[in-house]
Amino acid sequence: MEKTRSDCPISCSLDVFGDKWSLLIIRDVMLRGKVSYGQFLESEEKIATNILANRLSVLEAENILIKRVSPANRSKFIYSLTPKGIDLLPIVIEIMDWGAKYNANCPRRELGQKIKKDKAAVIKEYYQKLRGDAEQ
Amino acid sequence: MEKTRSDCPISCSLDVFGDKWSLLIIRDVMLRGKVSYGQFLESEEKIATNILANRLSVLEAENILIKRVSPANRSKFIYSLTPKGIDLLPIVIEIMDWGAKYNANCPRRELGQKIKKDKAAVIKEYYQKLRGDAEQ
DNA sequence: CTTAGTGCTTGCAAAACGCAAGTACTAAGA
DNA sequence: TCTTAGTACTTGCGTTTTGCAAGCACTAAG
Repeated sequence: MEKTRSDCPISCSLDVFGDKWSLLIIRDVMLRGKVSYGQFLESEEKIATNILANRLSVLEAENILIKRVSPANRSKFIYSLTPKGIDLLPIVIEIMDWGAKYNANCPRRELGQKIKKDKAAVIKEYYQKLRGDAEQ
Repeated sequence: MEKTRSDCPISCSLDVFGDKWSLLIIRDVMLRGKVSYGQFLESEEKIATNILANRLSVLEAENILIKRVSPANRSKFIYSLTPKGIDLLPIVIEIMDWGAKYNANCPRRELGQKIKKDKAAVIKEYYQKLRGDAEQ
């Protein structure tokens, strides 16, 4: 078990995903349908391979992601969100909304516009979608 | 200006507060009424003085915090949230709720219970309070 | 039995962090 | 005026984390 800095829930959360990369991996799984190591590497932020491997193992150990062998290709792994991981959805959406609001160079695309218009509806929609996927 | 990794609003947000300390300082100002360097140092997570000084300067440069000389004591500085900083409230509340839900060692105290019961009401209440303070 | 795809691990230099100590400015008391 | 206390940092230095390039291991297909 790893050490926590305090019993504050914010501090404990940041002990898990308080870095520049973990939530980007979550974003890729949650909003972009990415599922494999190779797909995460393709993202425009260009995460290093050792950092990616480390973060995936931490997120798996924290029961935020599950790693399974791909049914289609036995040399491939598939990562998916657990219920605990799915519950990060409101955090991801709020961070996205704040970032779009205060960065002129972050244009709101389709999802960003929907969030601005009706955040609760977006969260509800993605919850249903992600929980549906999780039943597989 | 500092370099951003991409034009994704989540990535841009994490470029600003994606570390283990920044949001704890925001928490202290936002939820605990802390306003000074010395008060931030007292928090149970024990931030190092150089890290605190660095994060305060970053948050000030990002227009999330404002630093002013204390009217009561000219050798003391007072930090307060800007409107941009106040808009981090939903993120902080969502992180707090997630952390409390999934950490057995993070008991929900008064605020945590209120969030569980009616998150929207808590956010509304703190928005009013923080915006009221900001008018001073 | 070689080649491609996929998912890592390793080595090493650079950056960030964490701790202890020191500095600078203001204020108040003797 | 000299000292002491309070507040807010800054500096030095050893440790940890990150970032980049390269290499390795396993599976599948030709």
